[in-house]
Amino acid sequence: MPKTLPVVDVTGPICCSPVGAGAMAEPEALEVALRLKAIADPTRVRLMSMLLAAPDGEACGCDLAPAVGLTDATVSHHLGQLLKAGLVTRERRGMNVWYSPDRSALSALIRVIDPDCC
Amino acid sequence: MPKTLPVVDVTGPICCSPVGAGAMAEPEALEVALRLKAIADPTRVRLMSMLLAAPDGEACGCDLAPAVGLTDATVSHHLGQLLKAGLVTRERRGMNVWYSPDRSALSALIRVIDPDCC
DNA sequence: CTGCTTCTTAGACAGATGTCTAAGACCTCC
DNA sequence: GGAGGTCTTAGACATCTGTCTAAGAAGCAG
Repeated sequence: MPKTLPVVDVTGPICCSPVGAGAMAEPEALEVALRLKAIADPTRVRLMSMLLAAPDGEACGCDLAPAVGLTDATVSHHLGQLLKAGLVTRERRGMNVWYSPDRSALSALIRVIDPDCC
Repeated sequence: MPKTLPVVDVTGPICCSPVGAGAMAEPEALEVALRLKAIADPTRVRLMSMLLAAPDGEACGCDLAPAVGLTDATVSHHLGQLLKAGLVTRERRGMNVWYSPDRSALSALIRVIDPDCC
Protein backbone atom coordinates (compact mmCIF):
# COMPACT_ATOMS: atom_id res chain seq x y z
CA MET A 1 0.00 0.00 0.00
CA PRO A 2 2.46 2.63 -1.03
CA LYS A 3 -0.24 5.15 -1.19
CA THR A 4 -1.18 8.24 0.69
CA LEU A 5 -4.51 8.56 2.37
CA PRO A 6 -7.11 9.53 -0.17
CA VAL A 7 -9.07 12.62 0.73
CA VAL A 8 -12.53 11.20 1.01
CA ASP A 9 -15.27 12.14 3.38
CA VAL A 10 -15.85 9.16 5.60
CA THR A 11 -17.74 11.23 8.10
CA GLY A 12 -20.65 11.50 5.72
CA PRO A 13 -23.97 9.76 6.18
CA ILE A 14 -23.25 6.07 5.76
CA CYS A 15 -26.28 4.23 7.07
CA CYS A 16 -25.44 0.69 6.05
CA SER A 17 -22.27 -1.29 6.52
CA PRO A 18 -20.65 -2.02 3.19
CA VAL A 19 -18.71 -4.83 4.80
CA GLY A 20 -21.84 -6.85 5.38
CA ALA A 21 -23.78 -5.61 2.39
CA GLY A 22 -21.80 -7.61 -0.14
CA ALA A 23 -18.33 -8.25 -1.46
CA MET A 24 -16.54 -4.96 -1.09
CA ALA A 25 -14.80 -3.51 -4.13
CA GLU A 26 -11.08 -2.94 -4.07
CA PRO A 27 -10.88 0.86 -3.88
CA GLU A 28 -13.56 0.92 -1.21
CA ALA A 29 -11.71 -1.70 0.82
CA LEU A 30 -8.53 0.31 0.43
CA GLU A 31 -10.09 3.40 1.91
CA VAL A 32 -11.46 1.50 4.85
CA ALA A 33 -8.14 -0.26 5.38
CA LEU A 34 -6.14 2.97 5.27
CA ARG A 35 -8.29 4.48 7.97
CA LEU A 36 -8.14 1.36 10.07
CA LYS A 37 -4.36 1.40 9.76
CA ALA A 38 -4.40 4.85 11.28
CA ILE A 39 -5.71 3.47 14.58
CA ALA A 40 -4.22 -0.01 14.33
CA ASP A 41 -1.27 0.89 16.50
CA PRO A 42 -1.05 0.66 20.29
CA THR A 43 0.29 4.17 20.71
CA ARG A 44 -2.38 5.67 18.51
CA VAL A 45 -5.10 3.71 20.30
CA ARG A 46 -3.84 5.20 23.55
CA LEU A 47 -3.63 8.71 22.12
CA MET A 48 -7.14 8.38 20.77
CA SER A 49 -8.47 7.19 24.12
CA MET A 50 -6.72 10.04 25.90
CA LEU A 51 -8.26 12.57 23.55
CA LEU A 52 -11.70 11.02 23.89
CA ALA A 53 -11.38 11.05 27.66
CA ALA A 54 -9.87 14.52 27.90
CA PRO A 55 -11.86 16.86 30.16
CA ASP A 56 -12.26 19.64 27.60
CA GLY A 57 -12.29 17.31 24.62
CA GLU A 58 -8.79 18.29 23.67
CA ALA A 59 -5.19 17.92 24.69
CA CYS A 60 -1.88 19.41 23.63
CA GLY A 61 1.23 17.55 22.57
CA CYS A 62 3.07 18.69 25.67
CA ASP A 63 0.67 16.62 27.76
CA LEU A 64 0.33 13.67 25.39
CA ALA A 65 4.04 13.03 24.82
CA PRO A 66 4.94 12.37 28.46
CA ALA A 67 1.70 10.44 28.92
CA VAL A 68 2.68 7.81 26.37
CA GLY A 69 6.37 7.93 27.23
CA LEU A 70 7.68 8.63 23.75
CA THR A 71 9.61 11.42 22.08
CA ASP A 72 7.85 14.61 21.06
CA ALA A 73 8.79 13.85 17.49
CA THR A 74 7.32 10.35 17.60
CA VAL A 75 4.08 11.54 19.17
CA SER A 76 3.85 14.29 16.58
CA HIS A 77 4.24 11.66 13.89
CA HIS A 78 1.43 9.54 15.36
CA LEU A 79 -0.88 12.51 15.71
CA GLY A 80 -0.05 13.40 12.13
CA GLN A 81 -1.23 9.97 11.03
CA LEU A 82 -4.48 10.37 12.94
CA LEU A 83 -4.87 13.82 11.42
CA LYS A 84 -4.36 12.53 7.89
CA ALA A 85 -7.00 9.90 8.53
CA GLY A 86 -9.41 12.59 9.68
CA LEU A 87 -9.73 11.09 13.14
CA VAL A 88 -8.48 14.17 14.94
CA THR A 89 -8.28 17.88 14.28
CA ARG A 90 -5.54 20.24 15.38
CA GLU A 91 -5.40 23.88 16.25
CA ARG A 92 -2.45 26.01 17.21
CA ARG A 93 -3.06 28.30 20.14
CA GLY A 94 0.00 30.22 21.18
CA MET A 95 2.92 27.97 21.85
CA ASN A 96 0.89 24.78 21.98
CA VAL A 97 -0.99 22.69 19.46
CA TRP A 98 -4.30 21.31 20.65
CA TYR A 99 -5.70 18.09 19.31
CA SER A 100 -9.35 17.08 19.40
CA PRO A 101 -10.86 13.73 18.46
CA ASP A 102 -13.38 13.67 15.62
CA ARG A 103 -16.03 11.43 17.11
CA SER A 104 -18.21 11.37 14.04
CA ALA A 105 -15.32 10.24 11.84
CA LEU A 106 -14.57 7.41 14.22
CA SER A 107 -18.23 6.45 14.42
CA ALA A 108 -18.51 6.44 10.66
CA LEU A 109 -15.50 4.17 10.33
CA ILE A 110 -16.95 1.83 12.89
CA ARG A 111 -20.28 1.70 11.15
CA VAL A 112 -18.60 0.63 7.93
CA ILE A 113 -17.13 -2.48 9.51
CA ASP A 114 -20.05 -3.26 11.76
CA PRO A 115 -21.60 -6.59 10.70
CA ASP A 116 -24.76 -5.84 12.66
CA CYS A 117 -25.41 -2.43 11.19
CA CYS A 118 -28.66 -2.47 9.20
CA MET B 1 7.84 -0.48 18.47
CA PRO B 2 11.56 -0.79 18.46
CA LYS B 3 11.51 -3.95 20.50
CA THR B 4 10.66 -7.38 19.23
CA LEU B 5 7.12 -8.38 18.51
CA PRO B 6 5.23 -8.82 21.75
CA VAL B 7 3.63 -12.19 22.19
CA VAL B 8 0.00 -11.62 23.01
CA ASP B 9 -2.84 -14.06 22.68
CA VAL B 10 -5.39 -12.37 20.49
CA THR B 11 -7.50 -15.42 19.85
CA GLY B 12 -9.89 -15.03 22.75
CA PRO B 13 -12.81 -12.66 22.90
CA ILE B 14 -11.81 -9.09 23.52
CA CYS B 15 -12.97 -7.69 26.80
CA CYS B 16 -11.88 -4.34 28.01
CA SER B 17 -13.29 -0.93 28.66
CA PRO B 18 -14.07 1.15 25.60
CA VAL B 19 -11.70 3.69 24.21
CA GLY B 20 -13.78 6.56 25.51
CA ALA B 21 -13.92 5.43 29.09
CA GLY B 22 -10.55 6.89 29.98
CA ALA B 23 -6.89 6.79 29.08
CA MET B 24 -6.31 3.24 27.96
CA ALA B 25 -3.44 1.32 29.51
CA GLU B 26 -0.62 0.05 27.36
CA PRO B 27 -1.29 -3.71 27.33
CA GLU B 28 -4.96 -3.09 26.73
CA ALA B 29 -4.21 -0.78 23.82
CA LEU B 30 -1.83 -3.38 22.42
CA GLU B 31 -4.53 -6.02 22.32
CA VAL B 32 -6.94 -3.70 20.59
CA ALA B 33 -4.28 -2.59 18.13
CA LEU B 34 -3.26 -6.15 17.26
CA ARG B 35 -6.83 -7.06 16.39
CA LEU B 36 -7.30 -3.89 14.40
CA LYS B 37 -4.11 -4.66 12.49
CA ALA B 38 -5.71 -7.94 11.47
CA ILE B 39 -8.38 -6.14 9.45
CA ALA B 40 -6.39 -3.04 8.59
CA ASP B 41 -5.47 -4.36 5.16
CA PRO B 42 -7.45 -3.93 1.94
CA THR B 43 -7.29 -7.61 1.04
CA ARG B 44 -8.44 -8.70 4.46
CA VAL B 45 -11.25 -6.14 4.47
CA ARG B 46 -12.42 -7.61 1.19
CA LEU B 47 -12.12 -11.19 2.44
CA MET B 48 -14.06 -10.28 5.55
CA SER B 49 -16.81 -8.63 3.53
CA MET B 50 -17.02 -11.65 1.24
CA LEU B 51 -17.38 -13.97 4.20
CA LEU B 52 -20.01 -11.77 5.82
CA ALA B 53 -21.92 -11.61 2.57
CA ALA B 54 -21.54 -15.29 1.72
CA PRO B 55 -24.89 -17.05 1.17
CA ASP B 56 -24.26 -19.83 3.66
CA GLY B 57 -22.11 -17.74 5.95
CA GLU B 58 -18.98 -19.43 4.75
CA ALA B 59 -16.65 -19.71 1.80
CA CYS B 60 -13.71 -21.89 0.83
CA GLY B 61 -10.26 -20.75 -0.21
CA CYS B 62 -10.80 -22.02 -3.72
CA ASP B 63 -13.51 -19.38 -4.16
CA LEU B 64 -11.83 -16.60 -2.22
CA ALA B 65 -8.43 -16.73 -3.92
CA PRO B 66 -9.69 -16.04 -7.45
CA ALA B 67 -12.14 -13.48 -6.07
CA VAL B 68 -9.37 -11.26 -4.71
CA GLY B 69 -6.97 -12.04 -7.54
CA LEU B 70 -4.07 -13.22 -5.41
CA THR B 71 -2.13 -16.43 -5.00
CA ASP B 72 -3.59 -19.27 -2.97
CA ALA B 73 -0.62 -18.96 -0.65
CA THR B 74 -1.15 -15.25 -0.11
CA VAL B 75 -4.85 -15.65 0.56
CA SER B 76 -4.09 -18.47 2.97
CA HIS B 77 -1.71 -16.14 4.78
CA HIS B 78 -4.35 -13.42 5.08
CA LEU B 79 -6.98 -15.86 6.29
CA GLY B 80 -4.43 -17.14 8.79
CA GLN B 81 -4.05 -13.60 10.14
CA LEU B 82 -7.80 -13.24 10.50
CA LEU B 83 -7.91 -16.62 12.18
CA LYS B 84 -5.19 -15.67 14.66
CA ALA B 85 -7.14 -12.53 15.50
CA GLY B 86 -10.24 -14.64 16.15
CA LEU B 87 -12.21 -12.89 13.45
CA VAL B 88 -12.87 -16.03 11.43
CA THR B 89 -13.08 -19.75 12.08
CA ARG B 90 -12.01 -22.51 9.74
CA GLU B 91 -13.14 -26.05 9.17
CA ARG B 92 -11.79 -28.64 6.80
CA ARG B 93 -14.44 -30.57 4.93
CA GLY B 94 -13.03 -32.97 2.44
CA MET B 95 -10.70 -31.34 0.05
CA ASN B 96 -11.67 -27.81 0.94
CA VAL B 97 -11.26 -25.55 3.95
CA TRP B 98 -14.28 -23.46 4.79
CA TYR B 99 -13.97 -20.12 6.51
CA SER B 100 -16.73 -18.42 8.49
CA PRO B 101 -16.71 -14.91 9.93
CA ASP B 102 -17.04 -14.54 13.69
CA ARG B 103 -19.56 -11.74 13.88
CA SER B 104 -19.48 -11.48 17.65
CA ALA B 105 -15.71 -11.05 17.67
CA LEU B 106 -15.97 -8.27 15.13
CA SER B 107 -18.80 -6.63 17.05
CA ALA B 108 -16.81 -6.82 20.27
CA LEU B 109 -13.83 -5.18 18.64
CA ILE B 110 -16.03 -2.45 17.26
CA ARG B 111 -17.60 -1.82 20.63
CA VAL B 112 -14.20 -1.19 22.19
CA ILE B 113 -13.40 1.45 19.60
CA ASP B 114 -16.82 3.05 19.62
CA PRO B 115 -16.64 6.54 21.17
CA ASP B 116 -20.40 6.50 21.79
CA CYS B 117 -20.39 3.21 23.61
CA CYS B 118 -20.92 3.70 27.34
C1' DC C 1 17.18 40.78 19.62
C1' DT C 2 18.16 36.65 22.45
C1' DG C 3 16.92 32.86 24.80
C1' DC C 4 13.47 29.20 25.94
C1' DT C 5 9.61 26.02 25.04
C1' DT C 6 6.73 23.52 21.83
C1' DC C 7 5.93 21.30 17.69
C1' DT C 8 7.11 19.55 12.97
C1' DT C 9 10.23 17.78 9.42
C1' DA C 10 14.19 15.15 7.65
C1' DG C 11 17.17 11.38 7.77
C1' DA C 12 18.47 6.97 9.43
C1' DC C 13 17.75 2.33 11.00
C1' DA C 14 15.81 -2.08 12.87
C1' DG C 15 11.90 -4.73 12.54
C1' DA C 16 7.33 -5.91 10.53
C1' DT C 17 4.42 -6.81 6.38
C1' DG C 18 2.55 -8.34 1.82
C1' DT C 19 3.62 -10.82 -1.97
C1' DC C 20 5.58 -14.40 -4.69
C1' DT C 21 7.59 -19.19 -5.83
C1' DA C 22 8.59 -23.79 -4.33
C1' DA C 23 7.68 -27.52 -1.67
C1' DG C 24 5.19 -30.26 1.50
C1' DA C 25 0.57 -31.94 3.58
C1' DC C 26 -4.15 -33.39 3.09
C1' DC C 27 -7.93 -35.23 0.49
C1' DT C 28 -10.53 -37.60 -3.41
C1' DC C 29 -11.10 -40.53 -7.18
C1' DC C 30 -9.61 -43.77 -10.52
C1' DG D 1 -0.92 -46.93 -5.26
C1' DG D 2 -0.82 -42.90 -8.30
C1' DA D 3 -2.66 -38.57 -10.35
C1' DG D 4 -4.55 -34.33 -9.47
C1' DG D 5 -6.87 -30.61 -6.79
C1' DT D 6 -6.75 -27.77 -2.45
C1' DC D 7 -4.46 -25.68 1.32
C1' DT D 8 -0.45 -24.48 4.37
C1' DT D 9 4.42 -23.65 5.33
C1' DA D 10 9.08 -21.99 4.29
C1' DG D 11 12.07 -18.91 2.23
C1' DA D 12 13.10 -14.76 -0.19
C1' DC D 13 12.54 -10.01 -1.30
C1' DA D 14 10.92 -5.28 -1.72
C1' DT D 15 8.41 -2.05 0.77
C1' DC D 16 6.32 0.03 4.86
C1' DT D 17 6.45 1.45 9.67
C1' DG D 18 7.70 3.03 14.34
C1' DT D 19 11.25 4.96 16.66
C1' DC D 20 15.12 7.87 17.48
C1' DT D 21 18.31 12.07 16.95
C1' DA D 22 19.14 16.42 14.88
C1' DA D 23 17.68 20.38 12.95
C1' DG D 24 14.29 23.79 11.54
C1' DA D 25 9.80 26.62 12.43
C1' DA D 26 6.57 29.04 15.44
C1' DG D 27 5.67 31.54 19.44
C1' DC D 28 6.31 33.67 24.13
C1' DA D 29 8.99 36.28 27.79
C1' DG D 30 12.74 39.05 29.07
